[in-house]
Amino acid sequence: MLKTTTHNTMHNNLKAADPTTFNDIFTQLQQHYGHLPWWPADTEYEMMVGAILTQNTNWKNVEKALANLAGHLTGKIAPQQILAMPLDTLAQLIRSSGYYNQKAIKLKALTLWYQKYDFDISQARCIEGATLRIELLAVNGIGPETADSILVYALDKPFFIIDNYTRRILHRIGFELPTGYDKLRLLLEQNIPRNITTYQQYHALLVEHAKRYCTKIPQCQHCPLYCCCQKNIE
DNA sequence: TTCCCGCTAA
DNA sequence: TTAGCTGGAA
Repeated sequence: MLKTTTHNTMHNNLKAADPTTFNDIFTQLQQHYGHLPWWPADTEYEMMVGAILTQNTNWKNVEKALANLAGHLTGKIAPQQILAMPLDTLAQLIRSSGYYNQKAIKLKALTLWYQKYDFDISQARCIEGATLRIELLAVNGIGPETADSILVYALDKPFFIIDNYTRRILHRIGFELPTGYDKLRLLLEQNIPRNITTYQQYHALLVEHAKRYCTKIPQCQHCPLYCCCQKNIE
């Protein structure tokens, strides 16, 4: 006879994080979506620019902004040109990404940080991940999610990216999630093998899944995680 | 009207 | 803890 502990009842049968479950989720998503070509960008610098532009913004609008920038700069988006450009001009070019005045300032700040490494990604990659993370967080306009995105997709440093999608999916599946960005990040990093390829792909899968099935109003019918999910919907 | 791969300032 | 930042698509 199974006994339900009062502890379980009080916490609505929430799951504890464990490596096997996270591995299962990864496998299921991987089988469904296959390998995803993330992050979409021609250069590491463009990746970082995209990370700023997509803050609380639909990626489609970011693509337009990136295309505008590339057009104005006749080709590839170079950090030197971003620094040289007047703030207003930059702001107008990225208008479609929203918060354009703020983001223009943020792009300048990001680029000034990058200049420290001569705009050379291989130089930046020589620095330890934890150090780079502190540096990025000190840049105006770069918070934890943007920092970790840059670390994972441009600098090849393994930090688990936490975004709304990650929280939404894991919450619905039924995990007890700590409040606070770093608490959840550390929890996942302790339960998922810390290698860069896995972290790149895992985050990509979560985002894709949140857009296809685990949307604001979830489409559970043909969800690849249907069986292991408690459908813990508000 | 709501929702987008958030962050800062206060 | 939350107002403010902002355009574009659904």
